[in-house]
Amino acid sequence: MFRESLQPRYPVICLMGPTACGKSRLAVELALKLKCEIISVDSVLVYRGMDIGTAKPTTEERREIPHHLIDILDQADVFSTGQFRRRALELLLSIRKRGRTPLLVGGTMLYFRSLLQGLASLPEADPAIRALIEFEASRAGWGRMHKQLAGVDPVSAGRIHPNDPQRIQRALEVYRITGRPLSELCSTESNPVQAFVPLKLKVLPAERDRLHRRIEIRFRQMLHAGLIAEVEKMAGRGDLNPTYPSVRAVGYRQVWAYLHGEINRESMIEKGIAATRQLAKRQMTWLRNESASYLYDMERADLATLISSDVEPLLVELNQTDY
RNA sequence: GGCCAGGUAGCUCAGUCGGUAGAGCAGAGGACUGAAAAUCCUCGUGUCGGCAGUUCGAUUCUGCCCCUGGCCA
Repeated sequence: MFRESLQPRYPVICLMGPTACGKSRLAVELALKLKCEIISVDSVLVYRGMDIGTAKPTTEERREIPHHLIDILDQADVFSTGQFRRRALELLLSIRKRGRTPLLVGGTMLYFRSLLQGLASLPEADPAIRALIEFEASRAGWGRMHKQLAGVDPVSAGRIHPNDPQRIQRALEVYRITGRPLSELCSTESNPVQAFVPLKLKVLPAERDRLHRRIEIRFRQMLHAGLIAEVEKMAGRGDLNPTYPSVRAVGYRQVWAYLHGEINRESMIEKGIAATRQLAKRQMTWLRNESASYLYDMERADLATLISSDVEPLLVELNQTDY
């Protein structure tokens, strides 16, 4: 506590909200006003060539103010929370050096968590080990894999549901790489960002229905804007399939299934919209647990509201505070 | 107008040989440590189209009516 207060701490604005709540637009306005650079906290905006279905900030917006961690990966690449954290940390520092305020914007709440709460130092995913575990599971079943996990890491096995293959696989992977249980590695350290003090702003809809309506309208607009052609292009590469995170993204997955004749157009639209609503719901579950300095209604959160509330004065205060 | 098939949860449907009903999807709540826009858990009372009849008891059988689709005129 005492030692901590000796090092300087700089403000970082965190703008968090579910998909389609209007946070990206707001972020640009806020950034212009407060001399910020934006760091995207989004697991899909990282991919090049996925613009329409992700509602990616436009080139004009990106010309106006720098956006980081957008278009940094090929669609065949796999991103990770750890990579996000490392890159975001570097950016935080470099933006600060330029005398600007970093503005984190997004809805990938695990990424926010990795920064604000910290992330244990765990090994990255190992494709060979994952493939092996996958193979074993195809023969023995995930129920047996879960039992196997209980043998080496009972704490994780207790936390992970036997029907959750992704987490069983990860826990086994960590054990096989490090020889230590995931639960132990996670409990030993926490490393939240020390040099920055977060100013957290949440944007949420006053009524869920309003967000649902926006989501539907937006998805139909994406279709008009050429979402199908965008996914056709992805499919045309020939090296992607639905096991890739890029192809699994909301909207993309459904259009992919439509293009491969698995569902009809009408069903694709319905499923695409539903998947987006479900995403928003999951994001709001995280958001509810997240304490924030300010909470804004999706429909009233314009720049004027933000500025006239307390963000700017608080920012000034934070910048002047001698820690 | 006649014949046939249907009308059951927001949607698609199953079912009750008569004892007031259940799946999938949607929706809601929750979990979440390198795939996270992912992955997973929990939650199902609805005049069983309407009215009448038979019956101890009808959503289930019978009759009439209404609605939808198909065929024949």
